[in-house]
Amino acid sequence: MLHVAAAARVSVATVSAVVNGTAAVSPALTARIEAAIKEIGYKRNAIARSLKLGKTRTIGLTVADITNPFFTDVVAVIQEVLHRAGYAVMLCCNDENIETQDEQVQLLLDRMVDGLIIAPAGDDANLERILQGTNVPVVLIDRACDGVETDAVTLDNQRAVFDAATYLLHLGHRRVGYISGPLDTSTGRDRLAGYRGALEAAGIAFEDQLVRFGNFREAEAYKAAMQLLTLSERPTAIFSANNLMVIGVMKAIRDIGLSCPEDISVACFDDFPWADVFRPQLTTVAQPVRAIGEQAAQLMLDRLGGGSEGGPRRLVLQGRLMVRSSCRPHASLVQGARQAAGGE
Amino acid sequence: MLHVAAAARVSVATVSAVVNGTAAVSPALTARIEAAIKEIGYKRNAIARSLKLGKTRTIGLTVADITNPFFTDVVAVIQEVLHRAGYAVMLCCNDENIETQDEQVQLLLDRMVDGLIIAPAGDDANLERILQGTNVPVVLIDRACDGVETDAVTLDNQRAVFDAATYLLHLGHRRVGYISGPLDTSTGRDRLAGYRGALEAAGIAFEDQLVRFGNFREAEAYKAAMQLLTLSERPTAIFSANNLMVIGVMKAIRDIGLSCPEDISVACFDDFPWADVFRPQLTTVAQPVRAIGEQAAQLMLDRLGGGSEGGPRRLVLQGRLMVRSSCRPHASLVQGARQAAGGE
DNA sequence: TTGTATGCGTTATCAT
DNA sequence: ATGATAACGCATACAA
Repeated sequence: MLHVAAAARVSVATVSAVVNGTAAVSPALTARIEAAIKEIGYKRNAIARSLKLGKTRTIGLTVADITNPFFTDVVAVIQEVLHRAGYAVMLCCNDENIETQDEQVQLLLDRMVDGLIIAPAGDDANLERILQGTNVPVVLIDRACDGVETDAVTLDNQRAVFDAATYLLHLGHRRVGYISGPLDTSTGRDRLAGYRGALEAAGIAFEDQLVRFGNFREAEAYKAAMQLLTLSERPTAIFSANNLMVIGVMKAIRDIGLSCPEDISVACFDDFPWADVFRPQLTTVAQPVRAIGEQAAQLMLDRLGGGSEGGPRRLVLQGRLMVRSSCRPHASLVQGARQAAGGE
Repeated sequence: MLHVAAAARVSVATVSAVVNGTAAVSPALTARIEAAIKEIGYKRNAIARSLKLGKTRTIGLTVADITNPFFTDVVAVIQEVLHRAGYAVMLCCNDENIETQDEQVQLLLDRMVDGLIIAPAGDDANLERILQGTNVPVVLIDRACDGVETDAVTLDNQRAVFDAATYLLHLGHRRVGYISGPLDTSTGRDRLAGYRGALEAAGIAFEDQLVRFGNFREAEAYKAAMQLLTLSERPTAIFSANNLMVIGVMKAIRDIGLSCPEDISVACFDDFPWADVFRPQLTTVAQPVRAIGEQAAQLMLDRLGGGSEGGPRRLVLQGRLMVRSSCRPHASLVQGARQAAGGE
C-alpha cells in the first residue's frame, strides 16, 4: 500500500479510502490510485487488516471425521452459505479424538476466527473451559456437549432410532442386535436410548449381549458385529448407529457366510446416495443434511450480525425412516401369514 | 501480553522471550511471568504474530468437491500429515467451478498462507496469473493444470483406464460405453485417452455415440447414461470416469429396467469402501489415496523447509484395477465357450 | 477532499 | 539478563 501511495503520489489514507470505498475521493486521485494498484498488482493484506479490525471474516469449523459423508455433506452446505455471506471457512478434523479437538479449537481461536462451528468428538470438559475464555459465537452441530451452552442444531436421535427399531420389531424381529456409538457422545447415548425405548414399548426385554459398541468407524463395527453374529442365539436383525459402521456390519455378515436380507435384516442411521441402487438396498434413517448445514450457518450469521443477545437457541430436526429392502419380516411372521392363508 | 508484562512487572520483550524461549531469562522472572500468563489466561495472538513474521503456518487447500470421497480421503491424509508438522489447513471447495476457485485461491493468498495445495477444478488460465504474482509454494494434486508449472502428484490416469477398458474388451465386450469427465480437466482428457487407447489396441473402432460427458457428478452422469442406454444399439458395458458418476449410471440402469451385471457390465474409476460388500460388487480402478495425500503433503513440507530450489517435481502414481463382479463376459464369449465345450 | 499520526499484538534489534 | 523501541500493513480519528 505504501508503494501504491508512493506511485500515485498520495497518502496511504487516501489509498485506503478508495480501496474500501470508505470516504469520498476526487475522481482524479481515484483514477491515479486505481492505476497504481493495477500497475503494482496490489492486494490488501488480510492479516494486517484482521489485526487492525479484530475480525478475520473466517469461521472455524471442526468435525470428528472428514471421511464421513454425513459430515462432509453438512460441511459443504455450511461452507456454501458462509462463503456466500463473505466468510471463509477454516476446517479441521480430529479423528474422533478429544485432545486433538481441543488443540484445534485453541488453534482456531488463536487465529482469531470470528465464530466456531463444532461437531464435538465427544463429551469434553476442557472444551467448555477453552470456550468460556473467549466470546466468539459458537454453534454445535450433530452432537451436544455437556456444559457447552450455546446455539446448536441437532437431530431428534432418540425418536429417529425409536421409529427405526419399532419398524424392525413390527417386522417380527425379537432379537435385534445394536451396534452403538460411544456413550461419551450424545448421539451415541440418544440413539441407544431410542433402541431401548422401542424395545420397552414393544414389551421386549433388553439384553446386554445384543448391544455392542463401536466408535462410529468401520473397523470397530466389524468386530462388534462379529461378536453379535457368533452369539449362540444370533440376532435376526441388526441396527447400526451410523453410516460408516454399517459397512463393517455388512462385511462381517458376508465374512461369516450369511446374507442380507435373506438370513438377517440390517438397518442403519444415515443415508447414502447409493442406498437405493446397490443391493441390499439399505433401510436407513436419513438426516436432513442440507437443513442442518443451512440452519447452523444461519445461526452463526445471526450471531455475527449482532444478534448476540438472547440465550442459546437449540434447533432439533427430525430424521426420516427410508424403508428399503434390507429388512424382511421375521420367519415367525412369515410362518403366521402362511398359516393364516391356509398354506403348508 | 501488555497485561502479562504489567502483572509480572517486566517488559513485553521479556514476556516474548519466555513465551518463545528465544532468549535466556532468569528463573525468577520466568516464574513470575509464567504465573502471570496463567493468571491472565494469556494466549499469544497468531494474527499479530503472522503479520510480524510474514508466516502463518497455514496451508491453503482447495478441492473441487468436498462431497467426493476420493477428495475427502486425500484431504484427511494431507491434513493429518501437515497437522503433525505444525501446520493448520484452510480448506475450501469450489464445486467444480473455476471462478470460485480463483476467488478462493486469491482469498487464501490474501490471508498469507505459507503454501497452497490445489486440486484444480479445470484448466484455468487465470490461476497461472494469480499464482505467479506470489512466491508461495504450490502443489497440484489429482489434476494437472495448463501453464501451472509446479510440484504435482497425479495418477497415471491414461494407463489406469487403458487397463480397465482392456479388461472389459478381453471379456468380449465390443460396445463399451464411456461416461467421461469434462475435457477441460486433465483427468477427463487422460482417462478418455486411456479408453481410446484400449479400443485402438484391440482393433476396435472408436464410436462417438458411445461416449457421453458428465461433470464428475451424479446427476449429469445419470442423463449421460440414459442416452447411452437408449441407443438403438445399446452398449454391453459402461465405464464411468469417476466414483460419483457411477452412482448415476447405476440409477439409470435401474430406472430403465436393466440390471448389472446380468444385462450390462459396469466398471468405474475410484474405489469405494463398500464396493466389495454391496451388489453388484463394483469393479473399479483404485487410487492410492493415502500415498497421494502423503506425497503431496511431503512435497509441500520440503518446499517449506527451504527446498525451494530445483524445478517442479512431478510424481505420477499408479492405479490398481480391482476386479470384482460387476462385469461379466459378453454373450459372444459365453456362447463361444459353450460351443467349445460341446454344449448347445 | 486529502494528509498526518496512532495503534492493533508481535518479534527483533539494539542499548543498557 | 532485561528493557525501550521500531516495524509488520492496515484503518481511522483528527487536522488541514
